[in-house]
Amino acid sequence: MTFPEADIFLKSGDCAGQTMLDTMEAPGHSRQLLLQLNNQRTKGFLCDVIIVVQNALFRAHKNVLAASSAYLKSLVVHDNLLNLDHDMVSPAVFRLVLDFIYTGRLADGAEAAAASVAPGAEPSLGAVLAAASYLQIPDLVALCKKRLKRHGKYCHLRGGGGGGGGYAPYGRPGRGLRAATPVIQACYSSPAGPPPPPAAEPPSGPEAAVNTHCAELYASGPGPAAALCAPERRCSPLCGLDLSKKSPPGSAPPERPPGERELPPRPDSPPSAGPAAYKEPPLALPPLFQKLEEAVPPPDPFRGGGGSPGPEPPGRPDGPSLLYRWMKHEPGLGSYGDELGRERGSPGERCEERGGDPAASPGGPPLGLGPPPRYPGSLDGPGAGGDGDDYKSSSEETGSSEDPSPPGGHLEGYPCPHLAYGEPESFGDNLYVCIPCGKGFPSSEQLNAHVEAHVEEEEALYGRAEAAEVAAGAAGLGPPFGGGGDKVAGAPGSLGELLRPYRCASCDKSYKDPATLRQHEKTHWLTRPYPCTICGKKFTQRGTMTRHMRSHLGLKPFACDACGMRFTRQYRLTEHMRIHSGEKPYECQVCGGKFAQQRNLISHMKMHAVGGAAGAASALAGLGGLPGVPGPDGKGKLDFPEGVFAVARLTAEQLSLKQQDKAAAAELLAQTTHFLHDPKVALESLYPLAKFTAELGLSPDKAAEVLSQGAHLAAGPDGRTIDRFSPT
DNA sequence: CTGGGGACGGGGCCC
DNA sequence: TGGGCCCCGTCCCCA
Repeated sequence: MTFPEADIFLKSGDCAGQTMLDTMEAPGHSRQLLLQLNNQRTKGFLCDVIIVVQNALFRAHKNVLAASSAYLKSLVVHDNLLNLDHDMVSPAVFRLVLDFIYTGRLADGAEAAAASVAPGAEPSLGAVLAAASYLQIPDLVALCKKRLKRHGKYCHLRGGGGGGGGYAPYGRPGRGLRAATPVIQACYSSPAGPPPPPAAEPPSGPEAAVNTHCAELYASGPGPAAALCAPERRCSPLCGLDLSKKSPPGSAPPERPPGERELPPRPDSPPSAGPAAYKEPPLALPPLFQKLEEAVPPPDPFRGGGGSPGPEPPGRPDGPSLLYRWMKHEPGLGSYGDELGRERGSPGERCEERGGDPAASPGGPPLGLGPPPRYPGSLDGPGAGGDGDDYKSSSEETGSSEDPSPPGGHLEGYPCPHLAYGEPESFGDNLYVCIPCGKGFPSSEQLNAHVEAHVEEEEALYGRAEAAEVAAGAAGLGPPFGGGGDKVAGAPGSLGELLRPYRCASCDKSYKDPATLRQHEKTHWLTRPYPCTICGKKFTQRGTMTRHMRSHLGLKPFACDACGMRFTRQYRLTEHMRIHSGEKPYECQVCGGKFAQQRNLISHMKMHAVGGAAGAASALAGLGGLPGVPGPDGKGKLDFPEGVFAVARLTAEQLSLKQQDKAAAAELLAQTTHFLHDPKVALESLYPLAKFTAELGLSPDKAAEVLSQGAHLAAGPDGRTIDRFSPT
């Protein structure tokens, strides 16, 4: 094989100083170099790019890829993680391609070998040729054509299946090809492929330990690789992982046409058949993965051992399943969604999704003691069988999930939103019912419009601020006065309850939907369910963990067009772009200073608050206290009550958070009310002030004090309004 | 040396 | 599940 750019180098000798170069050229140098590179690749040494092909991951060197393929070159420039269109190249084919890139050889028995590498993919020379064309590797294209021509017509030889559907067809490690491809995950590449031979038993012992890099990399023990994979798809824990979020221009693989998807799972797939079984010798792990291997992931209660041929110790999940759960499926690889869907489809998951947390399994930890050791109905359960064939359609799922008593039951002490709100009375066709007034509507839109009317009504009655607070949920702020019986958001039948009916049993925060509530409830767990498999740090949300993983992998998919700087999050990029645009939307209400980033404004406001309550109060006093009056430095225009409140809030928050002086914080808030001369302004400000006072954890007395001190200022014509804000 | 601002990374949390 | 926002902390630069 010749590399295009290497050619340039080698041929340069023809141009000038050829004699010199000829005499200096070490024979076999390029071959030695390739051998070294390939050796490094097999060990993951200095590999700086991961190529995702359907459900397999390959590690490689950017330079080598770039030197071999114009297409790959365009990709590796931008990303460390490449997603290849598996319609164009299957994992098995890419393995051959990668081997070719690194060795210049196309395995002699490639056809036969590949045919059984991945049942279903059955790569032929034609497939390799297509992939080579797609990847723009002219040498491989030529080689394939040559070989096809020699054979006259390609006739793939189905391999013997070599033990467990493994990679046996590669047979003897011919010329370094055998162990050449350091695929991180090996699994059957296509659900459409024939299932592994019936006799295929999950490998155990040494075989299992070496059968996949995946297992080597992520399994903490010699567990069957099948356990790592979703049924049928034999999915990898990393398969389809898309941490890149975004492909560079021109690098995005062609997306599937809408509606197109991979073939459905084979119903006859043996539940626990065929582990992903590349029979490659164990390879040295790169440091990162050695670390992965060493790290024993903490128990993941959400682990589903799909396809696991045998029971696994509860609470001792393998790494792969952890990874599997945090992987993201790229839209372009749409079929991966099936896996997620299947995962969701597990009864246990459905239970969990519905708020019936599996933690409630008998003997499970009570509230606050963390999630359960495992799904009661997880994929490795008897019924699930592991092949996912019990995956229900959404409707079926809905139907099954209506079961108010999922296997896991509900956490004691946890409200079950499903039970509480999921079974309304019969309202005929008007299934969308307004709780406060009992009116039924045929559509959610109409109900929403109706609710809007309620909001406006509340606005008219109680003032915009309060209504807005209620409408916005004022989530989790709980009772403003700590009374416990005056919960704005949750009073039975109140608008607050209507809008945010799902309340946390631990902290009284309320949410619009049960999923958010469940998400929130995890923040109360002592055990965080999503551990980072690299550093072990645990997270309450999977998304946070995946984001965290991106930082480990150095994946920064969001690039600034102006300066090229890259970010891990879109929001960061948006924030960053303000530097280029000069936009500074965040203005200090005290001094008028403007900031491009809100966090810097906050930091700045804390600077204003230095000195504690007294300092802030004096600062407030020095502002004149009148709306629209320029600040002391004349720079900014004070916007009351927002300005006052902002400073007071920040100061109080600072005090409270530092636990320095909650009383001082309350005092400051109380003082703030003196600036609210306008009854209307006071009206709009008192409640949030008092609420915030309570939010800070201050005593109800202090909150009441805030109100009382401001109430006389806000003695507007609507006495009822003041009553509304008074503690009861 | 110190304080303040600019910029950024990371985590928590809600939608 | 991802996006968005908030917050904390840190680093760097500059006056």
